[in-house]
Amino acid sequence: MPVSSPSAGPSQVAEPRWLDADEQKAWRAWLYSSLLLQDRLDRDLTHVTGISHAYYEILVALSETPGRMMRMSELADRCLSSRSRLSHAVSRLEERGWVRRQVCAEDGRGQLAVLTDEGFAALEAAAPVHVESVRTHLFDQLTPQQVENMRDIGETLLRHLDAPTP
Amino acid sequence: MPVSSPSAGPSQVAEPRWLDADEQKAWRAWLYSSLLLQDRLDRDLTHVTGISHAYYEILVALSETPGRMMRMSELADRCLSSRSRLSHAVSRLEERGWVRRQVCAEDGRGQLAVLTDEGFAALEAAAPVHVESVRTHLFDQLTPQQVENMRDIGETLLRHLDAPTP
DNA sequence: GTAGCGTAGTTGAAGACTGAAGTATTCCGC
DNA sequence: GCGGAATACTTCAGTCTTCAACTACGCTAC
Repeated sequence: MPVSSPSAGPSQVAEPRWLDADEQKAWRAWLYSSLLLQDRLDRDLTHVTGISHAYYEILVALSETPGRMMRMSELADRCLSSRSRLSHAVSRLEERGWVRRQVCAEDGRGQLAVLTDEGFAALEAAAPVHVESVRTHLFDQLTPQQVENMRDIGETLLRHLDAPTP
Repeated sequence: MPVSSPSAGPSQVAEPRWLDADEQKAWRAWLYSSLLLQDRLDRDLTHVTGISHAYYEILVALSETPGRMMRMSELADRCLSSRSRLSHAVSRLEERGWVRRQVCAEDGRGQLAVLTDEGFAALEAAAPVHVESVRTHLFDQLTPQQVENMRDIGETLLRHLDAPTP
């Protein structure tokens, strides 16, 4: 990982701020649990419904919007996705008949991704599976205090990470 | 996301245990911060050193072992990687001259991945970059109490996730 | 010793992600 | 109203990941 020095030797520029043993424990616990949880949730969902978590997020985002449609860029931001990635994903969802593209009336450059009725139905079928998975692997494991702490940490990190870096 | 019901309608099987508003906030904060942090750390590292976080983990794992070598399966487990994924990755690292494969003496079926001196040097160069990134985006943002909570939550989840599911 | 089975690891094809380059449209100043 | 810059999105080529074969070796029992 990030980690302690691979050797004990001094380093080239300013001496790196290596992690001490406790920091490493904390960092690895966080990293591994994140990776394993994401993986587990994605596999649960994909295995049962055939919808990956990435696709699921797109469907959810669209479903929550008035008219069940959204500009491609806005949707990409909402799903923490690059434009390119979203464009590919929406093409796949179009092939499944769950989303269709529509030129944006106000801006001829823009496209709207629109959730179809089939897409909405697929989402309705998948949602209970996913929520159960999140309950089982996350909320059922944590005390209310831990959930509150998790939110606090998450929001703290988000305030930092969302801000564009200079 | 996982989430509240896409419609308000009742559901097919046992009524799903939907997340309430606070739970959703907590869940999304956790998920988004995880994704953004991983993404940021990976980009920082890849951009500066040309080593992705996945490859970095492999090099670190090997470097921490006596003889700087490890069985493929053990390495895969350690890196939360599938056998296949690790096998491909090690092939790429071999092309870079950072790792080499060696048949395992005790078990003719097995292979050892061995970190070369060039690989170790690459890791030594990358480590300060990565640790600085982890400091900046994670530890510098959190209070000692939050770090402790993060570790507590991570370890709690790991105890659940590491256990094989029946 | 060899059949049958399990384990270790690799491979190949298909899908997904990335960054850079490409196309189309709008915005802006003159 | 027109040239140039900016914006919105897509496409391309390359890399990574996954899943399902597949190869090769070891173990056990006959």
